[in-house]
Amino acid sequence: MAARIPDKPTLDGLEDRWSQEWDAAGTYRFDRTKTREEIFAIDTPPPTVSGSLHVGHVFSYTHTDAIARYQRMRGREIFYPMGWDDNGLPTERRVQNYYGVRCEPHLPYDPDFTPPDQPPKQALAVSRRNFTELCGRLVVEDEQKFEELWRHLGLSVDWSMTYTTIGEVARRTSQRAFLRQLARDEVYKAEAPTLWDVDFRTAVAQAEMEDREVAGAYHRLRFHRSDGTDLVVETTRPELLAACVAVVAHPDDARYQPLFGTEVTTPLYGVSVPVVAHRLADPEKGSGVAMICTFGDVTDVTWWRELDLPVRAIVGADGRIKADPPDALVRTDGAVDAFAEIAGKTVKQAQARVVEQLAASDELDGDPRPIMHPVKFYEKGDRPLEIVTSRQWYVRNGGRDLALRARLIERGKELQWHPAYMRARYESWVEGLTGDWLISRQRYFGVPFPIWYPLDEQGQPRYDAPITPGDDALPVDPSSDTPPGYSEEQRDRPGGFTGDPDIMDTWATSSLTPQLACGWIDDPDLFARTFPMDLRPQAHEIIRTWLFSSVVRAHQEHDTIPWKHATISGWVLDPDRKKMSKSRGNVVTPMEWLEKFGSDGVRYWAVSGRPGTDTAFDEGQIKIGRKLAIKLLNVSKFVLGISGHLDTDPLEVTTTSGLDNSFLADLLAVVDDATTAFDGFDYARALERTERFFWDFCDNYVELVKGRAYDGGDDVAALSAQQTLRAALHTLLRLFAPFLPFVTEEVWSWWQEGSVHRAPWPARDQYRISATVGPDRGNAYAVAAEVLTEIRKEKSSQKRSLATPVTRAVVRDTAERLDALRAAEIDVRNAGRIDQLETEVADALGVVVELAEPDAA
RNA sequence: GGGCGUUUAGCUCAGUUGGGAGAGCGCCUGCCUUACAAGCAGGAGGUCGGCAGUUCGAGCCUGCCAGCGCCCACCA
Repeated sequence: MAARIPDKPTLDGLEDRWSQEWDAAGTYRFDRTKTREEIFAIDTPPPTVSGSLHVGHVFSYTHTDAIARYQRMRGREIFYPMGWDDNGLPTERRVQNYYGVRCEPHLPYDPDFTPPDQPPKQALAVSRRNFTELCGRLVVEDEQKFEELWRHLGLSVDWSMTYTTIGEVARRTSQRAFLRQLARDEVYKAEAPTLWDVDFRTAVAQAEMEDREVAGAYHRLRFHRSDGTDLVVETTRPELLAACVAVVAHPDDARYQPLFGTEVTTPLYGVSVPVVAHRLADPEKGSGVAMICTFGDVTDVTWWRELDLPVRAIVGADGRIKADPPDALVRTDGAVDAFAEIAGKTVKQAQARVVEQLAASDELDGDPRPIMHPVKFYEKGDRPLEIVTSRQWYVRNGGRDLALRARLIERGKELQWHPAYMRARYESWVEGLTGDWLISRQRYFGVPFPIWYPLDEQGQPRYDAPITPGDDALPVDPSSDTPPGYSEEQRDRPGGFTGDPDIMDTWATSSLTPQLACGWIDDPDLFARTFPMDLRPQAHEIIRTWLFSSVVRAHQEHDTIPWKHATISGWVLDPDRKKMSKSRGNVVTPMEWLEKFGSDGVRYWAVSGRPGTDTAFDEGQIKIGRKLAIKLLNVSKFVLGISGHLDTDPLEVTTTSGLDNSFLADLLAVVDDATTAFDGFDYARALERTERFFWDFCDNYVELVKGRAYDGGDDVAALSAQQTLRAALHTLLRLFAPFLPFVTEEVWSWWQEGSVHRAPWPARDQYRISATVGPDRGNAYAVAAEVLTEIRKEKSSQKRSLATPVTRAVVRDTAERLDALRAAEIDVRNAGRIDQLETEVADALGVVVELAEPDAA
């Protein structure tokens, strides 16, 4: 076909135009008739729909898209659905702020409720169902905005295949998977001390916990021995003194060995507590003796459990000191009055009061000593976690089972990690697990546990005899649905039933994204064609959550790993190399950049970041990407201007020039390099190779053959250059297509049928190159380019135009290289404007140039 | 405390069988040249974090040390 080349090629408007064309043509539509071997299935991270996408999303999703486009061009059918993570706490928080409401689960549903236009100052209390309806409404709006951005960025997703993590299918999938785990005894409900966020009033999992350095202080408390002397204990949490159940020292600590087995009394309250020995007590720390409270930190839980100590809890689920003192205080004179002064206070207020009390009773040894120390926080929380005893659901994940833990580490080895060293993070996490996976949350917008409990005659739930729904009843909401064999009138009545009030944590659903995306429960045919999947792309910070939990679920449900490969992306750092985040206030809105520099430019920046590496946000790199895209337009216009009239196969080339031969050999070497890099998921390397070759092509090959390609006097020589240019363009467009989908598609449309994104990836066997010249002249192209550079250098140093004619040039070089140069002589003379070209054999390259005199005018 | 990564030009980074120290940006000097002035050509600029070792030869391999970043850890 004849090429149709715009007079003034431009990047403007390519995003809208081509995303519409691709949609209309179904370019990225998934063909589900393909077999498992033909399909490449990607388990894309469902972005959290709780506001806006940031530049970090653009970064990592572009990496995956480049891989998807490469695999598609290699002939794989790409299964690449997009999910929306609209489940859970981030959505709840957003709904609370957006509409000015809060959830009160005991309120009845109001079918006529409409949120106020402006969020009221005082949050409006609404029922759980009204609340979750608002959540559902808001996420739909957000999801549309997200899709718009992704399309603008050029993600080659099949937009008819989206899923959500709170939708009907997700709830049914989560509940079914949970019930199957229950039947296999992989989940259980237990009452235990639990990490607890006092603001969200929910339990949290080990994986959602993080350490933060905060200010604290060591307080030296005087406990009292029976002989009247003091035992000084250092603590950062004096407010928990009333919860103290023992003091502990290391068994080998000679200072305290005489005390083991004796009792001491606590300051303020005078409660007797035993002195016990445990290996975790550190003789180096403080006075070498610690107080054990129920519960100040996770070490307290270990001591409490292993030393079989009583519970004396004083912190409630709201983070305040409970109103009633523990029994041990009630039995001790004066203790109740001392406790009454902190009852109802927050732990911070209580600490201040307890310190005053201790000072007044002269039981505080010296002033508190300020320190900075790590304290555990919920990653989304603002106040330190407390430890509260509660009844929760747990998934067995190897935290308490060494055989399972070893098996899951083996699963990690079955998975191919890119980069490979990221597996170490998985292993160190699994090896450091301290308990099973806590999946229940005392929240509202999430998948409910599909469980009811019978109530005994006293109205107490029988947790040992849960009632489960049949598969065909799913999804259920036990707070409004009635269990089989009961009537709704029996809800919360003695002898009746009660629904499990909790919802599943968002990771309990997200850990099933392969099952959700591949149609595990509704579409066995699709599931067989897509699962286990090929690729899980994700960020390194959620290896311990998303990746690990997905491996656990696939291991339990399917006895396999969920994917063959995992690509782990780094973070986007701001130019000061801090992680970009909203709290730092340095987030760039992606749409601004996409519109300012074009999607291809932004994509170029993203795929310049090597796999797994944190990359600084860099406007300069985006501009370079934009320049590259513009260069592609211009050089394509030029190449097709010369060769667009040809009607032969672009990959069929008959060369009459050693220069063309050696250039094509270089081109195919780049194809090999890019292919190898992409097969190893190293998109950045594939791009770097292609880009370097492309600029060399523009600067040297095009300049060298320009004259010959235009010269109609020698048809065969001109044709050789024209065909070579055309083959190079055809190849380069395909090599760049995964990175710069818009500009490559634009140029492709000037002269090719169909989409470049469905064209086959370049490979040697596609080319038919026949040479009519004699023996291969090896590096003719490289030598010619070097000589041309010398000529340019001379003109530049004499401050003359590159168009200045060279009256005489003498090239000195080795005989071998001069031989290669002869194969390209005509091109070097054209490009350098050389009248007379002579050669002399020498040890290395050297060029003597005589320039024409400047015009007298 | 354990582990992983990283350190190459002013900046961002390539450098994969051990032999030439490179690219882009920035800076300087020039140039309208049969696509591209949003362009093109040329130039300056680096004891490749430090020390030791292996080798004919080390940016690359080995050991130790240091800075930076991250992951993990029972941090009273």
